[in-house]
Amino acid sequence: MSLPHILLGLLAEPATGFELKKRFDQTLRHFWTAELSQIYPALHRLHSGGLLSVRRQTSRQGPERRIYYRTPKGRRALVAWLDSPIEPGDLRIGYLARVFFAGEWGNLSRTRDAIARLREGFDRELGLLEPLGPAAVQQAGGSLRDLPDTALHAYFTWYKGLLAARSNLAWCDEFIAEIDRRQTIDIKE
Amino acid sequence: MSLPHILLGLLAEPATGFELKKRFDQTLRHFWTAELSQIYPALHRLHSGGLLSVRRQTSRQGPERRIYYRTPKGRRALVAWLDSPIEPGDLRIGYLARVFFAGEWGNLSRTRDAIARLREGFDRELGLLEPLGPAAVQQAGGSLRDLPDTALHAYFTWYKGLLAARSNLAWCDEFIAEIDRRQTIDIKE
DNA sequence: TAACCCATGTAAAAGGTTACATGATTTC
DNA sequence: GAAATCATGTAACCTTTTACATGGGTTA
Repeated sequence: MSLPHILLGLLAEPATGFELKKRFDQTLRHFWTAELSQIYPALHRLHSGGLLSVRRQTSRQGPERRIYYRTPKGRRALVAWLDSPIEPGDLRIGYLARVFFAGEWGNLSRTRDAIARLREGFDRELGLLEPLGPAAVQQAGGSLRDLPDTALHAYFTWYKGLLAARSNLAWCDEFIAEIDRRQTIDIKE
Repeated sequence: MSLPHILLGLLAEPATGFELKKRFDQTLRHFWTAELSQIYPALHRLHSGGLLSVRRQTSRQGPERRIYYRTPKGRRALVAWLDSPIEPGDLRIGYLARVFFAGEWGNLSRTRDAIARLREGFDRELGLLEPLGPAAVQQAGGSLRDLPDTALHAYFTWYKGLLAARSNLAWCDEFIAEIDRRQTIDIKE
């Protein structure tokens, strides 16, 4: 049950559901996503449980905005979540499931194309992620040491994504190199 | 909709639901998991769709075993899945969500403990994963080049997990080192 | 004799995606 | 005038987890 807690975390700064969605897409995308259709009901539940309060505001554009504020009870729930034991947890990585069975193609050049395509995706992800960390560090003073302790957590979360993205690309490159080596040998023989 | 396709993939070798569960836990655990309560109904659906056939076998132990075989139609469905475009896909990484908000603790030593605990988990995962790749290579002849093309896919899937596990550990170490650096400075000042 | 492995399932609940519904304002 | 952005939500569906139900055989 992470989504409600993530919302409580994000609401250190009050926000509307719509704004929270943007924070998912911009900042958390490399480790969590959520749709508006999931966020709105979750906010309602947190509100009716007393973990959030709301202030309504008319907006120039579309319906009334609902700005959510974390209550003291909400903050306590967040900290209780942080206090519970942390574990690596299970992953579901769809592309690896497919690579695992790609031998069924019976043809390495098919695999090569798939990995090359995957690499493009990883490269796009790296492109989106890469500037975020340095931007935060620059704002703090230019060096990792200048980051306040609170921001250090966001920084290392970002850095995890960066290491993953680099590792993804390196893996694609090694895989493609091995396929090319095999295919070159095939042609020679 | 990956689970049914993964089952079709695993059923290159006929198996019971119970055996398939073991394959998830032993071989696929670093990129996919499934519970028996999900596997059994999925097998029923694949069977009634004609993608699998069944042979019943009495077992010494407990109820009748149901051995599932992939039909030609099942194999076609698997290949169609492989043919569809591959993408990185979204991840949900619960521990990163928590690290992201761990600044709320207001205390780096709490974070240090959490990361140290996480590191233990990553280390256990590495321990489980590490021997699998070399075992497969050894069986094939001792070198990556000896692996048949089909086994290469499983090998690189394993290798992806290995890179991830190593990267996880390196990240924990860097994070802990930075916390220690900050805490040493705090004491000095 | 207790714990564990074999072996099958169903049911309820939780978590998440996709589609639908509405409609104003701003930017190209 | 079309597309994007702001802004809220509901409904149906799919996926996954947790709990329940059953029961024989093997190992310490």
